[in-house]
Amino acid sequence: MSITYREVKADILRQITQGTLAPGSAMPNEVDLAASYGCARATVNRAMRELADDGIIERRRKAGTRVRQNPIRQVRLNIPIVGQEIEELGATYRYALVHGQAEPAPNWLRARMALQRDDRVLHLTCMHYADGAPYQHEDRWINLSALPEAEQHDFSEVGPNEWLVSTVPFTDAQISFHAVQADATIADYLDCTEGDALFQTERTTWLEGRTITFVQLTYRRGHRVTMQY
Amino acid sequence: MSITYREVKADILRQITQGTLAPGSAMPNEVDLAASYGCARATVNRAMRELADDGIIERRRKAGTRVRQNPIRQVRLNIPIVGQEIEELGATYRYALVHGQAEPAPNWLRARMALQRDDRVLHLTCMHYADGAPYQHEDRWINLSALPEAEQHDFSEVGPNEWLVSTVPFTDAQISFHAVQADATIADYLDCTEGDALFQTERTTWLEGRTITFVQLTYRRGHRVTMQY
DNA sequence: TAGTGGTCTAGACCACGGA
DNA sequence: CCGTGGTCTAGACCACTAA
Repeated sequence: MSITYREVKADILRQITQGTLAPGSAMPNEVDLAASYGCARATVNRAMRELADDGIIERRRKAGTRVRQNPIRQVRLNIPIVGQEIEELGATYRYALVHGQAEPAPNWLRARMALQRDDRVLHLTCMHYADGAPYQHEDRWINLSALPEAEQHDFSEVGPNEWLVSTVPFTDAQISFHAVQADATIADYLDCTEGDALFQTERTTWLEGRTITFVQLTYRRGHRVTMQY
Repeated sequence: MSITYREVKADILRQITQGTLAPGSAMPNEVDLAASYGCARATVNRAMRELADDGIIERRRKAGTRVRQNPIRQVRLNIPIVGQEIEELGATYRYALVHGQAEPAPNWLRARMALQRDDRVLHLTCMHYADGAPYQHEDRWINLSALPEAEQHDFSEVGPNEWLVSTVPFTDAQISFHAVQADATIADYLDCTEGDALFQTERTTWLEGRTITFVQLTYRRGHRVTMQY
């Protein structure tokens, strides 16, 4: 065995970072590269395919492969379960159910979750603590038409997120991040001052086209989401 | 050709979502799967490898393959160039350099960028507008020891981000998201009220171990970052 | 229409790591 | 030890698309 796909990939990447292969320039085709590296085309193909997945190069049939002008900058962001997130900080996790009630969906939520007129939802409010201090406020709505068993479930010990993850094994989701000002209620829950800037995540989750749940997660003051690439 | 790796992947995914393959359960090995699908092992391998990359299954040599207990939830987040981001909204982009000056690095920045005591930095303040309205405030520091040519460059027409992307082709970076309260200066730039909650991104960028640049991007009120998975 | 990447195959050897 | 996934090979056919 002469050379691995990892070595080919690393070598090409080196040429790009060192400027030997300039942004926008065309690269040799796979057959030629395989010949020059002395390996099979499949090996070159895998290296190139991964570089394309990473957004470094751009491939089109017939047109060939080019170094991207502006490498696509993308990050893999892990969406942690809050309990695990807190324990990874080395803190003790505590969960509390503040409020839970089945009710008709309010109008703004019907629009947001694309619900029918008479759909009912389970509204849960929870708090998550790290070493006894407020960490995250969770405001969640579960579509009872899609997930009727939620109404019978007891959320006083295990949070709805954990329960949903183990009950609905795989889903699509839309996530958004933004900043909100703490109102009096949230400030009280998160032990901060009314008007403080807080980081908030919203997530809507679908299973095969049906909206399962919508959640607003508001974090304690100063929370950061961090990524590398 | 009997079956594609995409079909194998889709079929396995279907079995997981429908509960035929329960979380934590072991899967057949590649040879057996290939036999049952009537395809080559390489085809099954590619399907399984992608599922593993997606965080759906877990593979270990000798131990075999299992369905993950809690599928890793991860998103690919695109980091757009602000001009492109604004034009994708269908708005007209305008850039303005507010301030630019080379100066000794202040202490907090030296710590943040891991600079030497006498390193100098180029401090740039810029504004990005969408249809004439403030969109993003950019506060950037460039390490002149690592990138001396920045000092001679004219940033009055092209923003530092665009220039950096085309000048320093590939880098490592750390990104963080959080919420800040607008101070008087930022409120003025972004045409909002002092105390408003604003979404802020911080990014530090390295090239082969050397810190290149640190930037704080503060967005207009109500900005959201959205992702799917 | 022809060149390029996309994919499958059958077979092989190897590295890892549980038993 | 030895079963499992990881990878490479040489060859083949195909799908897409720029010219």
